[in-house]
Amino acid sequence: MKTPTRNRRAEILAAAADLFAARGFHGVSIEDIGAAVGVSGPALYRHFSGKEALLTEMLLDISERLREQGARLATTADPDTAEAALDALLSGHIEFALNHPALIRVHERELDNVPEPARRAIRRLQRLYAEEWVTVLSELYPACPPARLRAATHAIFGLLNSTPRSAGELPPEAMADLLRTMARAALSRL
Amino acid sequence: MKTPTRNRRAEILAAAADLFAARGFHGVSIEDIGAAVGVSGPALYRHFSGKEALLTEMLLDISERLREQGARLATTADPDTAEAALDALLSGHIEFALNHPALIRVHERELDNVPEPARRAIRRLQRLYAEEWVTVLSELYPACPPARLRAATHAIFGLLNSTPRSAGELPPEAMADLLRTMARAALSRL
DNA sequence: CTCGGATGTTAATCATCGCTAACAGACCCC
DNA sequence: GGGGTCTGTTAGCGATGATTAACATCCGAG
Repeated sequence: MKTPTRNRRAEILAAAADLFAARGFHGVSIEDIGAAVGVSGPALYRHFSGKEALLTEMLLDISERLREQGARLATTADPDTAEAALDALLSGHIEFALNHPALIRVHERELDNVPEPARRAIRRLQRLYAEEWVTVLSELYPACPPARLRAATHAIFGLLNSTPRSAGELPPEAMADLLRTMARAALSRL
Repeated sequence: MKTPTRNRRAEILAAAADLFAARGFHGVSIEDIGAAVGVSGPALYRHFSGKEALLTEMLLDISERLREQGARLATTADPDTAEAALDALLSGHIEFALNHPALIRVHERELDNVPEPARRAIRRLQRLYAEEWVTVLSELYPACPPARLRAATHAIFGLLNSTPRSAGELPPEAMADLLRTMARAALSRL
């Protein structure tokens, strides 16, 4: 049977994500990750070629999910509905950040620990995702220079990704609402 | 002569801050830090009792500076000028973040690597700083529950601290302006 | 039944790293 | 001019950690 085994990879990735989020890539040992899924140490090499490969796959997956979600939600060439597209991007990002705080944290912090061939690919996906936002914003603010829109986008990411730091302050629904309100306001007068 | 020597500690702290910001606490070796200031390796132990002590001092210094600046800028018991106090906090934080991106990054990320006695102290300073913001905001929005104000404050920190990630997109003055505008808007309808 | 792959285990290797020890020059004060 | 402190240096110790090797199990397929 493959089914009980298939989960192992995902289990490991999930456990590693939590650990990386909490203590950072270099602060977590292979042993730690193994222990977190109930196996011990080098068993991980049956599923991943190494620690860096594990991180690489994790970041590629996150970046790909965000980019795909972004492309799906932002596809609105119509300027009239740019407002709606922005709302969709916002809600999508907030939902992701609230549902996967560990992934957001790792995505935000650990890119530098990915070895070079894959790092470019991840950066590219991150850039594509950000460009979805910039494109939508540039429809809303045609007069605003792109560099400013890019900086604003990163600032909004910083705001939305603050979630893991203020965890527990508010119930998720209230938090989502707050973030949506603040982000919309922040983007309302560029 | 003590003068040329006194700088060593500061030199080391500055170099370590840059390295920690770039590669994370565990990603930097004592050798690396030594090399960055032109001495090699264990020379650092003439100035700091260890790697953790170095980080501890760095974070204590940052937290203290922010707290002091916050206390100074927010001291305005008058509700009429709460708006002005908020502006002052905002400008102060932005200036700090733009002038010391590495410090902001370390401050944001490395608290978990500080050993326990000092960690509490740093957390306390960070909390005091955040409470300055919450106090000012609660004067502006007396009806808003404190938990929401706290979450909003952390979200604003996330926005303002995005600086190190969008470095180079905009000249510092334009960046400061953008952040001020976005933050003010984000806080305008809590 | 047995062969083979998938999945684990423990022991060993090899590098890195934080930190200490032992020693050396510079400079100051008496 | 002889301690004494300050600041470095290089070697070495001990621990940790990633990775590999060698060896067990389980289980489905022929």
